Amino acid sequence: MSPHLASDSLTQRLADSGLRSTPQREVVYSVLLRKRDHPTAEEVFARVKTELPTISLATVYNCLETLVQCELVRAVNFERSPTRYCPNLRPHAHFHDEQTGRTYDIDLPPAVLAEVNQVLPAGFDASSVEITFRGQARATS
Amino acid sequence: MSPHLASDSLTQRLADSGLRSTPQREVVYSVLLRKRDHPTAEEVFARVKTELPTISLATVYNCLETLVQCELVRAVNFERSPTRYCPNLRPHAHFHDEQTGRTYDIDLPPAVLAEVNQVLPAGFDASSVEITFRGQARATS
DNA sequence: CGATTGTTTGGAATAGTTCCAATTCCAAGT
DNA sequence: ACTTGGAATTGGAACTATTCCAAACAATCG
Ligand SMILES: [Mn+2]
Ligand SMILES: [Mn+2]
Ligand SMILES: [Zn+2]
Ligand SMILES: [Zn+2]
Repeated sequence: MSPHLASDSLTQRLADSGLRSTPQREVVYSVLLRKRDHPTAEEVFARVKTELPTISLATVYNCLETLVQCELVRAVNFERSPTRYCPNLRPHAHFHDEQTGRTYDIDLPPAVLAEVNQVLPAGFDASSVEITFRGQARATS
Repeated sequence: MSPHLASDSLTQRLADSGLRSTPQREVVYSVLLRKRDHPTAEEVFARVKTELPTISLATVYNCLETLVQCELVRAVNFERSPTRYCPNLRPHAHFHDEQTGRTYDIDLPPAVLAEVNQVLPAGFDASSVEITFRGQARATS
């Protein structure tokens, strides 16, 4: 029988880091993949509880941190509001709609990324860039 | 006699917002202008205390918020670490050195800013963009 | 002046997250 | 199968940055 891909790549990534695949980790990850709306830890907690009613918030935080460290999930911060979690691994920026609070992924073409890195003077060696827009989005998707 | 410019523009800006110029606000602002190393509220508090030994941390937070609202100062967030404050009003990105924790201003040419805004699909109306680099900086300044 | 409104202050409260010690789970090794 | 050592989970306490609050203080106005 062929299990679905996501859970396999999860098991693989965890193994690569010497970590175990657990029901908690699997459900936390699947919840992120299922609804890609950049939920907070509390929101993930609420969603996971429908499948694992006894999971604790501490475990959700643990799992999310693990997923971030395995580079399966990105932690996204807006100002000082609660951290949000994003399973989109392509290079992308975030657009935060100030009215609705919704967060949108904005694909970043390599050319733009290269251009942005050009602004760094000699001596600055960037390992990552983060681009965040704030404004108003007309409801499309 | 001609007072120095900074405190004047501060008084002006505050007045524009219907706010008063106070010793606390002036010293908080002057401390930010004097050492532009993106201090946290606690660091500002420590610096201001040498001039106003009885100022409270709550007041520092109040003053900083006021300055941000008057658009004389930018609040800078890096992940979930304490908010830092920056009196540089030109469009610029931030470079966070992961080793030293230091934050550098990186000037953003209008052309790059325009290019970055190009990535937004129709329907996304951005009021601001924030660009943050993380990496290692060779000590220059 | 007295009244009004804005500002500061210290301390309490809040929120998001992390820490901790106790339990539970699991994978080998016997 | 049974032990056992490490990994993972759990509930609750602790922590930290920030905000809230009510009282004191200060400036401005009539
Ligand atoms: Mn918002
Ligand atoms: Mn750092
Ligand atoms: Zn995203
Ligand atoms: Zn800056």
